[in-house]
Formats: sequence, C-alpha cells, structure tokens
Amino acid sequence: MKRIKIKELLKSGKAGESVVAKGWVRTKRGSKNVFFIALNDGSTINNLQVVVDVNNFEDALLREINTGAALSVSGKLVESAGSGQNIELVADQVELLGAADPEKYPIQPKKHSMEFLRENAHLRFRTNTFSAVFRIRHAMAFAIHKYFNEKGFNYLHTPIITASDAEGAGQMFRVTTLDAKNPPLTEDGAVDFSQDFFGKPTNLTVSGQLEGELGALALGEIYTFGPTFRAENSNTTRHLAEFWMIEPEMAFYDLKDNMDLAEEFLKYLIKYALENCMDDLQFLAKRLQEEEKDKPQDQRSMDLIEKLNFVLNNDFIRLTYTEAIDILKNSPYYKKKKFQFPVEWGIDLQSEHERYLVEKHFKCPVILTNYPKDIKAFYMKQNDDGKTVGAMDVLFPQIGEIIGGSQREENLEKLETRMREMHIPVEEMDWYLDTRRFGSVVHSGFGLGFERFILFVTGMGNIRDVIPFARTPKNAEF
RNA sequence: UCUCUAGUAGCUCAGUCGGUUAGAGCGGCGGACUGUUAAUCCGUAGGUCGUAGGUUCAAGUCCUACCUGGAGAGCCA
Repeated sequence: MKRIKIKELLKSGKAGESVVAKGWVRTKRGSKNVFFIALNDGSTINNLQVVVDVNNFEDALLREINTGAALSVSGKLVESAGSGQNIELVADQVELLGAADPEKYPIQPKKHSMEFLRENAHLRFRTNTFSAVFRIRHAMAFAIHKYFNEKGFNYLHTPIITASDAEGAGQMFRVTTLDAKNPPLTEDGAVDFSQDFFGKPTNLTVSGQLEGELGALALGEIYTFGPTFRAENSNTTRHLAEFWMIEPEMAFYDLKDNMDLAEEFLKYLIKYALENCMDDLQFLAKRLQEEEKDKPQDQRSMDLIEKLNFVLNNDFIRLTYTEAIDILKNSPYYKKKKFQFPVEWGIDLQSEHERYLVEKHFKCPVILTNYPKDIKAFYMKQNDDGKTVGAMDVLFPQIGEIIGGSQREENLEKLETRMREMHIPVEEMDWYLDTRRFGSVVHSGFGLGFERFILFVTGMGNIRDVIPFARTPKNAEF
C-alpha cells in the first residue's frame, strides 16, 4: 500500500479507506485498552489521530511509541468518535521506523521557550511553531520567484565571493586560503594577497546590486535572491550575519515606478500567504494571541491575519524625508521631548522616529523618499535640489526598514564626482561605470530582507527564529 | 560595541533580611483508568544553584571578573 501524506488524508480521506500513513509522534495518550497517537508528517500543521487497540499489539512495541518516534501505520480511516477531528486512522499494523528515547529526546509535549528551541535548532522543526514558520518561508520563496517570473524578470545569479567592497553596505567577511598563522608578506610587511587563491583580497558579498545593475542594463529587469553576509557585530532581533536578500533591478524605472513595484510585490506575497498558508497562519495567530494575553490592552498588537489583510488592502503612505521631519517636529512626542535623539533636517532617522511615523502617526506601512544625499550611498540619483537623492525606504510596523532602494544615478560625470567625494576607488569600479559610459538609462532597484519580511508574515519576534540555522555574532552552530 | 537584565532538576520557574536537610508544575519512570485532545488520578527518581575569585561564623542569596542567553540602542536588510 502506498503512503499518503497526512495533509491529503485530512483533506480528502474517506471513512472506510485502507491507508498507510507515516510520521512522527507528537503526543500519545493512553488508557487500559486504547491509545491515541497524534501523528505529524510535516505536510501540514494538523495531526492525524491514530487509534491503537492495545490488545492487538505487543507491549514492547507500544512502549516505543513515544514523543518523537517515527512510525508507519496502516489501517482503516473511520469517522472519529471523539470531537476535535473528523477522521481518524484505526491501526491494523504499526511499524516502528525510528525510536526516540523519551529520557533523552529534548522536545516534550509542552510549551518550550524560544531560547531553548534556538539552542536545539536541529530539532525545532519538529514543533508546531517552527514547522509552520518554515512552511511559510518556503511558500514565500516560491511566491517571490513566481511573481518575478510572471512579470518577465530574469533571475540573475550574482556572485557570493566578490572582490569589490565599494558598496559600503557593511563590514565584510574575508575569503582566503592563506594560512592565518603565517600569511605571505610583501616587502613592506602587509599580507601579500597576490599569492591568495584569487590573486587579490576577496570577501563574501554584502549586496548583489552593482552586478545586478549590469544585468538590468541588458536584460531589462532582473532580480537576485540569495545569501548575503555582513560581519557587523549587531546583536538585535532583526540582524543576521548571513541572511537572504531579494534585489530587483529595473532599466527604465524611475523612483515612482520603483515604489509601485515594491508595494505591488509585497502585497502579492502577502496575498499568496493568505491564500496558501491559512492553516499555518491561523496557528501562528492563535499562538500570538495567547502570548499577548499577559500584556496590557493598549500594548496588544493587531491579530496576525487582520494585520496582513490590513496591509494588503491599504495604500502605503508615501512621503518625502523632508515632510517626515516636519511631522516629527510637530508631533506631540517631539514637543513633550519624548524622543531620545534630536530631530533635524539632515540627520538619519532613528528607530524611534521611524516607529513613531509608522506605528503612531500613520498606523500603516510608509515609504519615505528623497533623503539627504550625505546619509545615503554614492550610486543614488542626485536630485535637482542638490541636497537630496532619489532613495526610498519602506518601513513596516514593528520591523522598521524592510526595503531599501533608490533610483540610480545614470549620469557618468555626476556619479564619478560623487564617488570621489565619498572616497570610493573609482579606478577599481571601471566595470560598473561602463554601464554609464555605454547606453546609460534611467534605472532603479531595491533590496528586500527576506527574513525581515518573514518576521512580518509570521508575526515572530526574533529574526533567528525565521531562518533555519541562524548565523549571528558568536554563534555558528549546526 | 554600549545600556539594562537573567543563568537553580530534562523544561518553565519559586527560593523572603545572608541562616540549618534545595521547592513546585510540566516532562521521565512505575501504577490506575472503556474514547483521549498538551487527557486525568496515585506514586517515584532526578541538583557541582553558569565559571573563577572574594566578603562572612555562615553564600543559591552580597561584591568583582569572565562566559552564555534575552531585551533595547547603534549599524542596516
């Protein structure tokens, strides 16, 4: 008999059918004559209830049916006598595929702390919460490719190892095969990277954008979706040393086109989650609600599914940096001196300012545009005012900056001048500048932090819990 | 990196002003129970109190350093 996945059994299994199900024991409840096993195979958040007549099975076998053990069960589907499920499997045969010693198996049928499960990241997939999160993560990765494919974008594989460090997005991880203890030295005592694997210093990528622009100015629209590395000593709930980023780059798109794309893209993904991951979302929503019970009324956040629908059904607020500064300066928060950091035109907005705009003032996702040029990267489009650049940041409640992007400066001279001002090694970037020398056009792009987006969709609180194996300062387990 | 905070049983935690033999629930194990829903009930085992120093007649409790976790900030996606 062929194994049928539990998702399928629960959806279209009929009473009377003989089936085989395989999975892992979530809980076992017993009495003198009958056992109930909650069996889960990862295909769905929901368990299959297996009913075992104790008298038909060896005691030794029944003893091995513990939380975490893997079973193959064949039997007949019946309408459930108990409430809580429509259908259940009455076991004719139970085969123990893999035992799990109950004295040693760490995952118990009880609530565990996120910290404990993080330390047991190799087993946390077996919990309801994490199986839901990682099914949703998969669905979102798939939907990203689906969206761009439908829009005619090309998936461009930009390099993981790069010799360029001009993007300035953060500290980089050095990639080398040199002996760390005895590296070859040049005459003046510096490490001689000409003898390294690539013949020059190389690092893990912090962004595929610059290479992405090369693709966009030939293929029209491209996107990247791959791992990105930042060696920043950041210890927060929204930073990882290794994370996944989606970076679309589009020829002939100006800043408004760029914003339109970002908004449509995010809404497409949210819609996909609501249409395809409802079971998991409902589980996570319920979990969140229980967590929120302890909080005072005014600190509780919106129900997860309500929140997703809200973002889906409302236009993002678009305003310029200058307008945002005005709002902040006229806010009751500012007047009561509740902001810790100063608010002045020219400063970079602090978390508290972004949160005020998104969570208190607009209560809606916000797209901020046209930042002062001095706080943004060299490649951004210089506006006619001489003070600002065509940047855009999408800010989400709780998470903050989820997307950072801009229209790119397409004018060679302006770009070169700005690079010199910011001490970017122009000579090493010749390959990049060729895009502006030959057939340069208006173009734009942005970067979406995949894990930050997953945080938003799942309602999870810590970015380490939405990536299978988190890489953070002092932690590279598994 | 900075600020705050925590580390006690497998897990989640309590442990009062420094005082005698270290506490609970869950989980495990043994048993009971005719259909359970993280079942219930009875019993039982389980501890180098993060590590190293120090103060004290006496330290889980106070002090210092370090390690690790968490929250927030900075940096950013």
